[in-house]
Amino acid sequence: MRWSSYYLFTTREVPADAEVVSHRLMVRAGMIRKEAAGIYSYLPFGWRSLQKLSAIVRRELDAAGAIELHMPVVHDADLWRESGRWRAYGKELLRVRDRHERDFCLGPTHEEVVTDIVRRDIRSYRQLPTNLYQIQVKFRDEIRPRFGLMRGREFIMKDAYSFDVDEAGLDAAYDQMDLAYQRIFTACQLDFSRVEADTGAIGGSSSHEFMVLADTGESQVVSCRECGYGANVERAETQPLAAPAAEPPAERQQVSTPSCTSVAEVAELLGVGPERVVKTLLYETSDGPVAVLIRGDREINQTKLANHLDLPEVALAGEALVRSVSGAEVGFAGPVGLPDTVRLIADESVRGLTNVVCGANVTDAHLTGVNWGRDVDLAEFTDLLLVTGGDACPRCGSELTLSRGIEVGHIFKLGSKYSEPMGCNYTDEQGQERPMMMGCYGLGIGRTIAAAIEQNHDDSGIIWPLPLAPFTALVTPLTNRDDAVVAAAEGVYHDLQSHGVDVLLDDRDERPGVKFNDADLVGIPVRVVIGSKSLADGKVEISLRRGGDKELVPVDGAAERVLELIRPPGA
RNA sequence: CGGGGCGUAGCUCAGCCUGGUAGAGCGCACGGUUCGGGACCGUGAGGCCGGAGGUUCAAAUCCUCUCGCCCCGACCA
Repeated sequence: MRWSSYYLFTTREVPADAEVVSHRLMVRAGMIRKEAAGIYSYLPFGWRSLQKLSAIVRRELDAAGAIELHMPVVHDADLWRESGRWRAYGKELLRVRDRHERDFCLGPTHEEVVTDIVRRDIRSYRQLPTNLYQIQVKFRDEIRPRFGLMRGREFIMKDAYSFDVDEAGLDAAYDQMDLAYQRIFTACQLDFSRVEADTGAIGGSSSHEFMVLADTGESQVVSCRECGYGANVERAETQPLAAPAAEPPAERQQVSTPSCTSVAEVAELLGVGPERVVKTLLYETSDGPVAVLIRGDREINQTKLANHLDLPEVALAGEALVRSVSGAEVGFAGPVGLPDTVRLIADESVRGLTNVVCGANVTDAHLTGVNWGRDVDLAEFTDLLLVTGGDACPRCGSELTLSRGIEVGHIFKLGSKYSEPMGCNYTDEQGQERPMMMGCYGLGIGRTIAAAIEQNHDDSGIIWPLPLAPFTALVTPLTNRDDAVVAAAEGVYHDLQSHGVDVLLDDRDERPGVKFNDADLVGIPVRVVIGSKSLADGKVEISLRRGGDKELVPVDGAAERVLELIRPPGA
């Protein structure tokens, strides 16, 4: 491709609305253009990168036995009514009407459609298992799209759906997809982590997320260097916390703690460690108020709480509710003397504590010397702890590290969640009709590209991992006025093309500085620079975008050297 | 949905408080000088000041309403 006739326009100015580096660089490098909030055009240069990733995804999924198809963007509402999600999905589902006033929606995911397809075609266990996938546009009317391709409303996703006769089959399909995902992200040369994920409302027995590690990631994960355990913090567990030494029960006393609404303030005023203070947090749920106890130095994991209560979500109670339930201002609630209507749940971290400090349900007062059993009956203990860096690995006890990640893939075991209500059944060997066991497997194509840039850039621009680079090599003649330079550049360009290399020739009539800066910005991995000076010695300059030194090679050997540099290791 | 901010040239922004001739830099076009890390000089094109209503002799500027966009919290690939 010749840059002078290609559609690639870089900008020096940083777009005002781009916050994160991948977004800024993608806009500056002419990869994407925003059309509306969370909706982008993929410009030719960016589209090439998505195509490179799509090809890798197809290769690995095909190898894993999945079969590509393509489903519609617009879905008949009746299908969604069948699964129950027409009501349940909420505002994220963009609903539209056609000219006959018939309801449709833009597909945010395709369980309904794929289940409808499969239930019509597959009747017998002999036709199973199967695994269908597509790479396609999704639409989710996100509350807050942001960060360019990282969280769009319209985005490109690979989604796969497996259908099996039983749990064992599902397990096998799941493991295969798991492996395929690991191969995909490895092939992309991304630093990723596979972690246990919360299954939440979807339920099911297992779920894993694939995280590209980056500081700008919106998800937090903990991982263990020793044994390889990794989990989204929503899901993460740890070993029981070391409890402070038990003491003989002391007398319960109410003490004055004016304006001390935080654990730190109370602990300091009373001269005790925060692990001897117990926080009481009040939540407002559709089933009424819930009080949750947790050790003062730790935080509650709201996802675990919601799962425990079997609710889609929970929210901290507002000030008014806190006052009416506890009888005190926010900051002084405690378990002693709460109304019976409040469900009291304790995190495991408070189980062995003695002589604790907690709110007195009186403004500006706390209780000391509180003991379970004598002062309060705690019947409901469960794990609600938000795990953090430094906690002990639940498997091996080593220290966990906390890091941020971008969720680029998520795999689920769905079981019969969709097959049952939608009647996606098959006949087994005994002639019995049974629901198929399903799994679903998502991979964000655009988001993975954004994540790759988050992980691979410097102050000057993108540093593409070779497999995702829009072009593999860039040939840059430094001037168009020296015939020898132009001829040499054309020669290298054609050599590389004839070897099937994706090569871009910067034949624009620009000054060298402009070409160098653009080259850094667009980040093509291998660069061949041809200038009058080195060419006088019959040499051209080859360098890698990723920090490599320049090397001078004879013009004739330039293409060969480039081929060496891009050859995958071991090939 | 709550909280904060912004809509002026293709892009990044000034002007608005205190109403009176539409501005800069970059980019673009033309001419000249330059040519190994975003050159310089000159000339020029380019605007319904997001939209609607109002106040006023006069509105980018003041008021009301709207639409869009961005950032911070609950969702997800």
